[in-house]
Amino acid sequence: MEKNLKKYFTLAVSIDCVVFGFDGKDLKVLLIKRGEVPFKNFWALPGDLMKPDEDLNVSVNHILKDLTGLSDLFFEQVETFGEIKRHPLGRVITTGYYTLIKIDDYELNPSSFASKAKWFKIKKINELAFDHDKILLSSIQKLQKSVRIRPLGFELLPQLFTLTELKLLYEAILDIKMDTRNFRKKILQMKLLKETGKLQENVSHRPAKLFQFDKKQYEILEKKGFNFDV
Amino acid sequence: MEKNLKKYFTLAVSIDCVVFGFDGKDLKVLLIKRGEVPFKNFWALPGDLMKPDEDLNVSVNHILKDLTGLSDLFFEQVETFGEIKRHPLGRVITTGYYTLIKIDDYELNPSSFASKAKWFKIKKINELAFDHDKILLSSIQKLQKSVRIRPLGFELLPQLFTLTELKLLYEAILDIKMDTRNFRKKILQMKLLKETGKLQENVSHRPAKLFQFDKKQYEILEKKGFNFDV
DNA sequence: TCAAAAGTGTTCTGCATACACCCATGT
DNA sequence: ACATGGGTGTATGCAGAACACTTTTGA
Repeated sequence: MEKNLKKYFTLAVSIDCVVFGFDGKDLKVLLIKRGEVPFKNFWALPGDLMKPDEDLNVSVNHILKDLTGLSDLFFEQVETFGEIKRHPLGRVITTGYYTLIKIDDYELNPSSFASKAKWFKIKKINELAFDHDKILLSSIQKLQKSVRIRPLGFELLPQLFTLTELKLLYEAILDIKMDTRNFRKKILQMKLLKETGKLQENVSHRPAKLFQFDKKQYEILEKKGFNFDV
Repeated sequence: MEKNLKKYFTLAVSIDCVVFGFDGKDLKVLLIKRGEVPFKNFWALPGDLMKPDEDLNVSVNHILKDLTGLSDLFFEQVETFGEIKRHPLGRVITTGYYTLIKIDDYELNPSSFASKAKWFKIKKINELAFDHDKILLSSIQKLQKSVRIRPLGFELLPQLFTLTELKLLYEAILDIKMDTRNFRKKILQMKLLKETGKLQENVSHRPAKLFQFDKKQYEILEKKGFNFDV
């Protein structure tokens, strides 16, 4: 490499992950308590420096797996943050990603890191390490946009779910209230849900029908120019 | 810095700009012919390595000004590309930005670089240097989304414009045909345009009324939760 | 008088919204 | 029997989509 180029090759790139989950009531994000300086004992998004020999969009999988055990997830790139002083140890540019997981799957398989990781309601998060508050905010905004265009929400629900659960999820993501009848009407006429014939059990009220997302049907509709608009 | 961290601080970050313009008929992008290897004599997006002591979002202004003389522009960050081999000279992560300019202003003030820079119709671009085709595609898609949410299009038109010009612009950006009467109706009822009382001159047909964008009115409507949907 | 683009209204359809009561189950 | 959430239909208004002719100007 030419000598006058060398001064440019002195940066590090990191990746920060916003892992969204839904517990049936609130939209949550997985945070990790930092054990090291800087920002020791602060809660932070799971993230790390990217290895220089890894592809950016691939590295995000490795980093999240190392930190949390979660693997094989779909990530959406959100935004890249490059303020000069955002990292105390040097010049680090960071790219934020978000992913959506079924929170129950995660709770059933806690990995060794679990003591340091915790789900937080998004409404109750503040004062994260570094500029992670900004990354989180940007991720929420992007999720809110995306969820109106593609049926992403189902990634956050168990395989079988009720229409009420689905409505609560959209209300939590979009931070709005929806009308029950209008919501049910709109969702059902999209023909994206399959009735399973099963019912809720062990509830002290009329049990709700359990539905599942019909992915094949979605792919058919998508090809026809279908637009998912909740 | 600890020694085991040093191996991470070996990357460079670059910035690539998609400068959109509109000539009254086609959506165009400003490209520069590379004089140096790699990709010598290829057309490329204006871009350069970021200086390690500059903020990412600030650096984009400096880089575009150095290359084209264009300054004081608004940039929207698009996406960051980090494939391992995307740059032949080393590990370079690049962040793409787009901006919108009034093409006439630019043509009236060519800077010294002009011989190497040229506007290309977006439909006719292919085989750019590096992964710039991907950056361009991603930028177009982001522009198409944004232009339906905020009244960005006016950045591409002269101060005074006709409704036909505005319609042609949206048709070019969105790559669709629109109905004249419905378009005029919808735009005018938004109350975002001011009639200037002036008319087109030197046209061999009925001259059209000239309008201008009413920015103050937009800010008032925006606060009320107005959504610009063309 | 011709060519070329500007400008104008109505109808239809579908979707968003608002709104209140009965149903099925467990305790 | 009561408490709890599940489940249902209708009426209204608004906005998008389709569609054809007259007007104004310069050449």
